[in-house]
Amino acid sequence: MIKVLIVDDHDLFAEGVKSMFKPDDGITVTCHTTNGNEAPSILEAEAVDVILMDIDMPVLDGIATMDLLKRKGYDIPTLMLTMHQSMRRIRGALSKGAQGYILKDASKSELVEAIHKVSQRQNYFHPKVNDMVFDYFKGKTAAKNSLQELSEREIEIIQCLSEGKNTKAISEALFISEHTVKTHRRNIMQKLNVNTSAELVKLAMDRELI
Amino acid sequence: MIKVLIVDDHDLFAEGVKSMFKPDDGITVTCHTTNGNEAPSILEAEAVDVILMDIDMPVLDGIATMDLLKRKGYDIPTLMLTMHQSMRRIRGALSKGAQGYILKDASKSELVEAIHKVSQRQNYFHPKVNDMVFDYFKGKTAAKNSLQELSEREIEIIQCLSEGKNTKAISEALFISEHTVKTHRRNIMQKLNVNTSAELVKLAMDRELI
DNA sequence: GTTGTTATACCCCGATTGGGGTATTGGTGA
DNA sequence: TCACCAATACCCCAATCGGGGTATAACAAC
Repeated sequence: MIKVLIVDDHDLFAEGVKSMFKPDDGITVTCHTTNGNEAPSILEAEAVDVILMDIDMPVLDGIATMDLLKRKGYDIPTLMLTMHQSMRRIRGALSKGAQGYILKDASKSELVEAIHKVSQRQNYFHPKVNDMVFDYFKGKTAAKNSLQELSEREIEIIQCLSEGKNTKAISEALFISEHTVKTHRRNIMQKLNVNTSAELVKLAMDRELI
Repeated sequence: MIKVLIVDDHDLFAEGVKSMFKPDDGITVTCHTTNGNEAPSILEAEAVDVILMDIDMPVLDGIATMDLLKRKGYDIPTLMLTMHQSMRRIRGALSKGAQGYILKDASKSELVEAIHKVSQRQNYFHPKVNDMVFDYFKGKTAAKNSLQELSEREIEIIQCLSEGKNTKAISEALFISEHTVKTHRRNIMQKLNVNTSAELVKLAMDRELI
């Protein structure tokens, strides 16, 4: 029986998934928490084979939680769970050592398969995610020309823009000159092929960058 | 036993909730669909006491689905389910006759209570939602000064802005003069207390306006 | 060791925005 | 009926933005 810890801020979802597994599935949810910060103390107390981790959480998100667990020395196969298909998030999750990636609109059988694979330290990607990764390596696809290629600095710029800051305010917030801000903004808009800051913010939010 | 139809595009969530209910709860999920369009044909075949309806769905959203069912002559108590707390959505749901409103981060016991109440045609609001509605009637609160007071036209303007259109492009898209577009944009920014179009788009997306 | 990327910084300039004011129309509701 | 509001439209104008070009230092990658 594979023992699973669920980390998901949506209580209903966690409880639902918990009661979804039948003995036949070979999976049992032994514990769940709505807050990534609590994960370490749970792992201290409980034996866990697989972590089912939601990416989209308010306080500490899934990727940051993985990071935290790694730093604390835990090495438990982790299946990332998300509503959105974001190449950036996928990359983030994989770079932290996630074993798999599944979407919330997957079916129960897909989830069961995923947990089994991950528990054996095999990778699992949901078919839709698979397609994206495939496309990504194929070159300039919709996934490619999105966002994964933005630098951290550039994302900071977008965040400032979304907060209503103008060039001057951004330069003061980031301690750089207005010229630099302009250059960054221009580079970003070129990369993402947008024409206004407003459109830029929408695109970034769609892709969950901010 | 209260027979429930779940309409939710997230298969896992629906399956989870389905298996969550124990005989003691007095609730049974008899059917579920991931697409609002299929709801009418299900209701033809199945006796349903309560509909648990996700608001955020891709093709036909929860509110549009309620509308569809109403036009087809169905009058089944409906509990709206959502991840976000949006005053606008709450108003939309209520105006279509929803009996209740619950968030996905509610607990199982809250959901059970909600379904029971709704099945008896009593209203149920999740405590967080309750607070918002209360605040709303109290006057100028955070909920108040958000968005529900934007006109449809103003929302169209925001949508155009988020697509990267400038004043001229918007005026052409909506068949109005550039002056009018400017006036609208200014009014919106005043209402929402933002300074740039970029910030405006972020705010609108946060509140699920676009 | 050369190429590529990132962050930094500066120049010019025309188009657009954002902020201020005002006004007419048509519809909704009191 | 009268008041209110949404949608429409116009005026002025300073500040900002978006688009173009160029460059250098630091660091990674190949």
